[in-house]
Amino acid sequence: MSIKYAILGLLQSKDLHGYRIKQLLERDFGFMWTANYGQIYPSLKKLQQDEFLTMREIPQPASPPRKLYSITPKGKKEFIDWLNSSPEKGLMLRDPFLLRFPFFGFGNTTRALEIIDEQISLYEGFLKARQDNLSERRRSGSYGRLVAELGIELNEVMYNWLKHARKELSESNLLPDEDNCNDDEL
Amino acid sequence: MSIKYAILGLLQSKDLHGYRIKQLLERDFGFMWTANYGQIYPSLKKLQQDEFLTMREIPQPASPPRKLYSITPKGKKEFIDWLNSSPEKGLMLRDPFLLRFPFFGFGNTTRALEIIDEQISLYEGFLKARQDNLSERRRSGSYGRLVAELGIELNEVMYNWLKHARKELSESNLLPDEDNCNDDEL
DNA sequence: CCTCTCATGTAAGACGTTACATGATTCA
DNA sequence: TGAATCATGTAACGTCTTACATGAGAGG
Repeated sequence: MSIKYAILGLLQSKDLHGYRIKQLLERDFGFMWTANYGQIYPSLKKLQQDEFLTMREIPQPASPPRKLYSITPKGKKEFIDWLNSSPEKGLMLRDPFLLRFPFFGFGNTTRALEIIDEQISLYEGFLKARQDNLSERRRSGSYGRLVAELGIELNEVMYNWLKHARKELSESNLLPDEDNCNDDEL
Repeated sequence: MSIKYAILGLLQSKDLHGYRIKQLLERDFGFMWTANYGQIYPSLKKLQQDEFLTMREIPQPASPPRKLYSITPKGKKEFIDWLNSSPEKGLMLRDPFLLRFPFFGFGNTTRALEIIDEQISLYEGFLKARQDNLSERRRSGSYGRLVAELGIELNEVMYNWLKHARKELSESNLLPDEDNCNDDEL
């Protein structure tokens, strides 16, 4: 469970409701984490049951009442303990496109180029969104901002690599493989 | 399901058994995917039931017989259809450390520096392993190699960023936040 | 009129991880 | 003696995604 600590972390500085938590997670962790209501609402309920959070309802004119959650001392302790623990090994870059790319030699090059082009404009969009997001941040010396900067750098590397890969492919530097998977004998 | 297509892809060029599939997945997709037996063996069984694969047993002197899987024409079709389809939006960089970093302002700086140092040597190790892996690859014009190169570049960016983040922290350019999470009002 | 945003949630299923169980061989 | 490698798997548990359901108000 890690959404648990993301929630506790966000609640350190401010009381929040589920909908808002999702927005913040998307803004601040969006390039590494996706949050959906199917996780957030049950997590909040569970966190409340475990007495890490308390909840109060704020009536709203045109929507269901907001459920504002506050972190308890017990919750703060849980969070700080986690913060001081060693993170698990980690790093996992999951991009369905990258899973596919190594196999492009088995398919047709024209289609592969199309897919790469889709990907290039996707990442172009991501990059723009991230740069906008960064320029909106006020505090320059914050931890969150540093992570956002990393996100942009990683995005740029991906983008440049895509362009490079496209070039290699269109110049036929990549062999259509009927057996390109370098296997040392078993 | 994506392990499904990774398996079908590997079986394009060669018949393989589960254990070997895990090795190859780790070598070629390790930085984006982790495969474990709990997924691989059931997947192979299911793929066989769906007639995408056939299996034959090869007796082994000192271990259970290998179950060698071959892709069927039906499996090839399934794979090529997937290859030509558009990949889902994607990109997700999951690193438990990065989830934690934005919150370091709530904890203690000394401990944060320790954790960053652990992370630096982790990534140092990853980088070395990847470079070794790359230099062992024969074919230079292959798709897989390009992806491996991307992996190294991304690793380097992470590594340099960690060093930079460490420096910022140790020079106290990062404020200990009691309220650093930039929230526009809700 | 239709779609978007705000705001709550649930249920089913897909996917992934961890720990266990077996057992011979090789290497330190 | 102990650990690693080869080789198979299962069961339980956790996590995550997808689709659904509700309903008011704002803006094109």
